[in-house]
Amino acid sequence: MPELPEVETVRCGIIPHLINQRVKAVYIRQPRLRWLVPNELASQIPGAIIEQIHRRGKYLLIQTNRGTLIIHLGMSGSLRILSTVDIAGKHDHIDLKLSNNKLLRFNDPRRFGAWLWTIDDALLHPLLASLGPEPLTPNFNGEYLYAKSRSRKTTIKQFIMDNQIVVGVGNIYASEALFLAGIHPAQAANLISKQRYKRLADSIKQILNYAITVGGTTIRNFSDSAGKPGYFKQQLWVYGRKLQACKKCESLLKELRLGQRSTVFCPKCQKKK
DNA sequence: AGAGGTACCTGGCAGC
DNA sequence: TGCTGCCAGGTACCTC
Repeated sequence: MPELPEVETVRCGIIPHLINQRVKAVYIRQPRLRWLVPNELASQIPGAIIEQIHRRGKYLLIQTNRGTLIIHLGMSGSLRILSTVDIAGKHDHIDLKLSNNKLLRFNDPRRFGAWLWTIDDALLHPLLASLGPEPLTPNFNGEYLYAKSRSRKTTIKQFIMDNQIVVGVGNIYASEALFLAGIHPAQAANLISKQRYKRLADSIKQILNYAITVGGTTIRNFSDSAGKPGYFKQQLWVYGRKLQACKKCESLLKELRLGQRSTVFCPKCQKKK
């Protein structure tokens, strides 16, 4: 499941194969993704030269001299670099054929992903314009979270998973960060102190940075095997470990459902206070 | 404005 | 063996 660290790993992995290449062709086998792949993408991207690849939250922004390709991997999407002789398999929905005779291939079994196109500033695109700050920048910190949370009665877990508050924190990292910060996931966001928010912001940065480091080493051979999940799995404190022993205090981990999402936590290490 | 719920989609698994 | 049903996940969008 591509969360921010994996998207960043993908970005670094595809950069050397894509930068300064001309798009020779685009093959769209399945246009029905999260949204229909726009006709403008098919008509405008062939011939474009790829200049830069940015990331905003979990969105990849492939900037060309004609416009920007906006890619979201959704839940099950992956990108691979292949040679043009590779035949498409199941769920290989889109290929970009490049002037270096490589293919950027998008595979997405659940089709929650997206391929969009804009000729304007991609950061002003409706999907991106109202996103919260990047978690790994200095302006995301405890002070910020504290200020934003004053009027929010929702649970702290749902609060940090809100893209308008901060991007890139999905179900896994929200659970892990709350464990590291010692905060009960069901605590109301407006009842948490500034000091605890500082610890939470630090925990989010720590867990994401760590995952990027691990992801970066695992997916080194990007053209051979992309998007192999599980690299982070052995390091998880709580996610997916309900009814197992807490790795810190050996208490039995409990499960809650918050916003229809499974939430595992340690009743002893994580307090509402 | 904020909170809660729903939809989208498929593979994998449990249970019958 | 095959069927059914549920779950996982991100996030836009709907309603209250």
